[in-house]
Amino acid sequence: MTGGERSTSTDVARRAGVSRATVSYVLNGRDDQSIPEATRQRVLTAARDLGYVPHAASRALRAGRSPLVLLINTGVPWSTNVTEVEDGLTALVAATGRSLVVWRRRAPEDLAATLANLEPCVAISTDTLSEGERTLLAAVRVPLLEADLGTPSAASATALQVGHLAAAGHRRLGYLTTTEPDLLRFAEPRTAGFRTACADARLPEPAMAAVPGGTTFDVAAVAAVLAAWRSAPQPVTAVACFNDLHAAACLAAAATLGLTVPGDLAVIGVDDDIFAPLTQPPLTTVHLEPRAFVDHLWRQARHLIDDAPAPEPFLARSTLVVRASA
Amino acid sequence: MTGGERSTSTDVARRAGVSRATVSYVLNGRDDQSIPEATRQRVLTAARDLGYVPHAASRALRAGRSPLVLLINTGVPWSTNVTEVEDGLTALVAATGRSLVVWRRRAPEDLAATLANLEPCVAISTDTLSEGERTLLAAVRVPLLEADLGTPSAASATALQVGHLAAAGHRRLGYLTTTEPDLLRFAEPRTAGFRTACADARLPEPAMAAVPGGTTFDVAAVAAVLAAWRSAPQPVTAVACFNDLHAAACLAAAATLGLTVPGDLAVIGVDDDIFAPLTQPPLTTVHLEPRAFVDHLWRQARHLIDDAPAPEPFLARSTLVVRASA
DNA sequence: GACATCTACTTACACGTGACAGTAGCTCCG
DNA sequence: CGGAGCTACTGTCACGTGTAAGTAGATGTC
Repeated sequence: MTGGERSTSTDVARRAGVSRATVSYVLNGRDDQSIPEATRQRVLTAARDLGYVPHAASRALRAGRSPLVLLINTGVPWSTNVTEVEDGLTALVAATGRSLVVWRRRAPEDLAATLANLEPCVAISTDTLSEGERTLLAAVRVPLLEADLGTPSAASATALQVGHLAAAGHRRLGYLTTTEPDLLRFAEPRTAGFRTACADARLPEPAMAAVPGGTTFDVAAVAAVLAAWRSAPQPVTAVACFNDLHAAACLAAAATLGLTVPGDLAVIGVDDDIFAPLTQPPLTTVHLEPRAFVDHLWRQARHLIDDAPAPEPFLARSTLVVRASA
Repeated sequence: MTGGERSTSTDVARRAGVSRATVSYVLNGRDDQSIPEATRQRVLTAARDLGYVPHAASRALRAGRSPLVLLINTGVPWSTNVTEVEDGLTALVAATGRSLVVWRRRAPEDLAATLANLEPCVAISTDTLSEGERTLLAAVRVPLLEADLGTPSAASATALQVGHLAAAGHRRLGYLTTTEPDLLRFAEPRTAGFRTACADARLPEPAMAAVPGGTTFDVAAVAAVLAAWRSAPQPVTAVACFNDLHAAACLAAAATLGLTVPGDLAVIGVDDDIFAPLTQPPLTTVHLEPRAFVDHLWRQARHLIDDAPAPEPFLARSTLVVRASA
């Protein structure tokens, strides 16, 4: 087991004194073959002694499809939610005997090379793929699941933001979102959801602003937005933000303007990111529940792989985390 | 190309009117075979027309080893550095025609199932693996690279912290680290490095404290530590932290004690995390340069795969990012 | 005793690829 | 005009697996 080449099912067969087919039947637990317990044990111990692990490539070739699920990620530095999604999906995929692997997509043209190296049974993308990538996946007959992480949670999250601010008596709200192109698929549904929630709550038209902010923030730009909102005829008294990073920038900007939070200005985020309890004041935010979403995602994927029934449409639930900033 | 099964090299051969061997020679660009340009083009266009992509499993089976590099990650929610490491490694691996895939390891016993699904040419783990996992990898002849992300950068990062604080006139320093078991392999070399740096700078023995803090922080506990340090005979005037999250907790704790930063207490972190510019005051920290480290990591991996020369020992460089907290 | 049925296997094939070894047909040299 | 050497290919094998089809021997039935 230590030296030389890795052992194959032929080695196991030789050691157990049976044919390779018998080994295969035992190891795959086929119950339509009659195999006496003594033989079964001989095969099992031989396999254990040799440290036998079936060859992944051979199995995939024989089976005609691989047991790998490819999760295509962009390199956008996300919140802790990504980790939760990946963890949850890893567990669900593993429960079906498959394995989830994450691939970081740097450019659209990288997919071809990766597909020649690794052919998954399904690809799940959290990003929108290019037309070329879609035809490529179609050519190798890999079903694609384009997962919209944003929309399902947008309505629930923004409703909680507006509900909390309105309950505290705020009437004139501001919404601070991002201009970052990579984040637009999250930002747009939230912006729309926020508008709807304000209308539903019979609030006046909210003030809207977008600032650059994916990895770095221009606090001065945020401060300029806040200053304008404060000097308006009907001053904004509460700001809802696209995510916790924007909310943190908002807190920093408020501090430079000498505004107290939440006294002069209430601030609320989305994500319940890891640093949210550590801001000053601690950030009131919305915690997205990825668990249910991941569940739905995997059900969609199984619909594509196994002809499992298509899941019902899905609406995420979120929970409000009240700290001190709003 | 649209309907039915995916196309194989046999389909390409038939369409181009040559044998499968010729197709293979053309597509793999073998220059020891003499193939006239006309034939070459016929094969190439046939392949393009059919959207031919070689079957990954077959290639791996034939080649005897797979073109996949497995990066084994724990689920610890890390800093943006992880993203940078993954991105950099993805690019380097892709440049050799291989693909990097990331696998989230939830429990040590999960590796067996994954190895039966996917057999990489090398496994890179950012975590310490169990004995069982090591023997498993040995059994399938997959070389393992246990990457220590912590030690190479520890000396450089802590030296920068101490150097900056000492240059500002601080003599009595505190070090705030974590008790989180998953982070200990990063924390321990930094703690040691900090002690050494203090001694090298001829500073008095620093005050050391560890608080729980991986995903959640107990700001009150940090405040208790700070209060004790401040009321000591020789009060601590500057705190270096294990990472930026601990530094943020430190800022929050200082605020609850009514301490001004950096006036009463200077605070410095490590990581240059995404929220670091947004704390109040903006956080002075150490930016780790993962680029060089990733380079070294991949060189080590190639030494294991291709018998490339072993790289020289490596010491990370870091840079100080001076903002306002120290 | 002929025949069917059952157990406990084994033999043989296919998956798609890469590459070694062969070979038909042509050219060129002496 | 024989054969050496070249070009432009092709036939065939092996990688390790899962499984359908086959089969030797034992047992049971009439």
